[in-house]
Amino acid sequence: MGMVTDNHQSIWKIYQKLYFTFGSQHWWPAETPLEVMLGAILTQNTAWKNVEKAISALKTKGLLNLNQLIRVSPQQLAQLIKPTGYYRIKTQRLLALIRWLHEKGGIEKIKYIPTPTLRAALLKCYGVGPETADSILLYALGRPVFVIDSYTRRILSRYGIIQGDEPYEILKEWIEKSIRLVIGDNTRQLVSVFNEFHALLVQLGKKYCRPHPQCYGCPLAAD
DNA sequence: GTCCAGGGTTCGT
DNA sequence: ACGAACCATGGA
Repeated sequence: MGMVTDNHQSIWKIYQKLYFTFGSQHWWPAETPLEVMLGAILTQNTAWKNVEKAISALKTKGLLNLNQLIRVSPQQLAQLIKPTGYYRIKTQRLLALIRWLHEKGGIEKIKYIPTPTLRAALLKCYGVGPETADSILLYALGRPVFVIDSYTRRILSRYGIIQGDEPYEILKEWIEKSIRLVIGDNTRQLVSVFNEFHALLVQLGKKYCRPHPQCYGCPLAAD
């Protein structure tokens, strides 16, 4: 009903077309899971180019590890992440996530927490909403969850696959189910496809699916 | 100058 | 449950 199509196959067709058009996106561009987690906060409503500046500044200061981050001053942190905008509130969000991770005993410990439990725990962290939580679960921790963002809504609604205003969880589970119906329940394959698909939608969105669109040359337009 | 970027929280209704 | 205001820098 809410979805325009009862055919989950259309999601897979879009994924395939994007993958064969743009190729592998090699997400997330980070060296460690911790770096992904910090980046997930820093990129909220922010161009990735600005996040790179902040990550680079943190790296230069030797702060890209939990032992240093747990004792960094909010003032220094705010100074270093300034290029990402919202730097005061993002400082609080980073500190909340850092403290949570430290209390849990670090990345090596949370590896063993089941995905639903972990997702609920992440969502309780100040500044971590559904998209940030799912980005962390997928790109930092390799869990088979799909990330919904504004590009996903814009692109899929513009092509009539969805209405666009569905609640986050509804869209997430519908797309996860669509992919599972095609490729099955193998976790490694699901993670691989969810990883590429979200990155490809962002790539397409940046190039061809702007808020006020012209969409010239969009590879999905030929259908 | 205006609009947007790899969102989330808070506070009205 | 939904909408609007708010956060703030940098590039097009």
